[in-house]
Amino acid sequence: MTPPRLLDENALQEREQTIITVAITLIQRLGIENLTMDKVVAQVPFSKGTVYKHFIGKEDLLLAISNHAIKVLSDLFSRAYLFKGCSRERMLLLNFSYLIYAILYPELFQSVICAKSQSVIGKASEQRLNENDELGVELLTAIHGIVNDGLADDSLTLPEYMNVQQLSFANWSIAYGAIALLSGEVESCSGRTDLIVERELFNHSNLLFDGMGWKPLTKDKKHCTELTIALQSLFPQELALMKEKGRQLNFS
Amino acid sequence: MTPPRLLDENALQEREQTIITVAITLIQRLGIENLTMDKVVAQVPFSKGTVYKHFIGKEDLLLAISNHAIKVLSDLFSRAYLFKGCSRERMLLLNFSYLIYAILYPELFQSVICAKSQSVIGKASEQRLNENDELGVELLTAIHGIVNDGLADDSLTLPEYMNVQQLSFANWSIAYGAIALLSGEVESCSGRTDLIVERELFNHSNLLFDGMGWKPLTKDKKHCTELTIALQSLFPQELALMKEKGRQLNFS
DNA sequence: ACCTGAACACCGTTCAAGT
DNA sequence: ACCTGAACACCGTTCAAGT
Repeated sequence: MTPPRLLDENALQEREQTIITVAITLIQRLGIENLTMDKVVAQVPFSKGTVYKHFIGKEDLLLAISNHAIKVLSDLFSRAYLFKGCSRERMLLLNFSYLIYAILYPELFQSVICAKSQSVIGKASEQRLNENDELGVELLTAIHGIVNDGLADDSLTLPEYMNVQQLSFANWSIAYGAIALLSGEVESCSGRTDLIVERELFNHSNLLFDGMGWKPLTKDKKHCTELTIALQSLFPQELALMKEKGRQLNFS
Repeated sequence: MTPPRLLDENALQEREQTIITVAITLIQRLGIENLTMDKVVAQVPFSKGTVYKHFIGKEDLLLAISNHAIKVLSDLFSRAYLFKGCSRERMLLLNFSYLIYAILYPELFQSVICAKSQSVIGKASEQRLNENDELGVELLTAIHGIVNDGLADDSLTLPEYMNVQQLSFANWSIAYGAIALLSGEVESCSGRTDLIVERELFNHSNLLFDGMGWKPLTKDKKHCTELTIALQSLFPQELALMKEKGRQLNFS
């Protein structure tokens, strides 16, 4: 029934993965704005025409990288979701899994943001866009799930005029704000800032949760040492990798 | 003492402004990623070489646009700062002035974000970077000032482990998160989202302020109609412009 | 059927030649 | 002193020619 295929599906997928991996490495080394189809082709054991058989253009490749990035983040999110603890702590862990991802893979974090721009979406293939939608939903369900657990055990109550989706988005949004504004920061270039991303993410999360009345409130319980221990148990490899890069999460 | 100048300073400044204005119009029409020095030169009554006398490169032009954008935002911020009202309401107004700016001038909002990237900063002129720093400080002092007013009249108390700078940043960060994630949204393309940026900005702000214990708390006072009236008095022209574009702020 | 890379249009930047 | 625009290196994309 299927049309004749002279090239097997597996080899094709492998080739595609090679291109994506090479492109990510180039972004790491040169920055996303210096990613070039020429450079990708030069690093890959096949020709320009072949690369363009996999990706209809540069933007399509970018969205493929973004999709790969979301899968990586999704794995971290699901670990936070599955953690045995109270719902508020799990949401805090989820926010920190987002931070770990942004610090460990800045090129992936940036690719996802970049791929959200109209100019990328407008030039990517239908199929890649669909995959992007599905992966986005996957991310949100982890957040959604934790909120629902909080509602179920009464540690959290819906504020007036807000539904589960809005509450979930509020969490995503404040984490995104702090991480996007601070995680790329280079050592306070002009002495300009004493803001440390992990500390501010911790503060913003707790202020928001307190504002929601998500128990236990900060005044009733310090979540700080608990967080350090939980992070170590959930993300041992990731934290070790960060240590190698000379970057440790520091709450003080 | 000053070196001889055959071209007067005024004419030079005017020429520079012309280039910036043309570039902004091009970004509006074509998107920032399609801005081209060739296109700018084509729309301007002088040659490529002359444009490059004003801007050492494309990135320098981009930072000049970003600086212009910050000045526009700064004006809106200072109006919110000067509003006669309680500190919490003024901060809410400041957040909404940020939203109005992002909706009314999406190309400026995007330019500022874009100009924060390492690749732009790395290629801009020293002078333009200094101006950027100064303008950034100007923005933060408005926020800072409102927080200080809140502390002064005891409607706000510093949370443990947070200083004024951190509290100010928390506000900036949550506003940025909501606006960056939602303000560019096109009419929920796949029925995917019921999130309306003005409503969520309102919610997130109130949750954060409540978490800080910034009085009057939401439970003691609805800030919604008050906000609509204050916005109308502070930003009449801007709201009229939005209406022309068919975009009205809608809390419901 | 599949792959290749020369060729084309367009981009950012420079600088010798003009006035 | 100031301006111009041809020229260069590099980019994304295509497609005739090969196997």
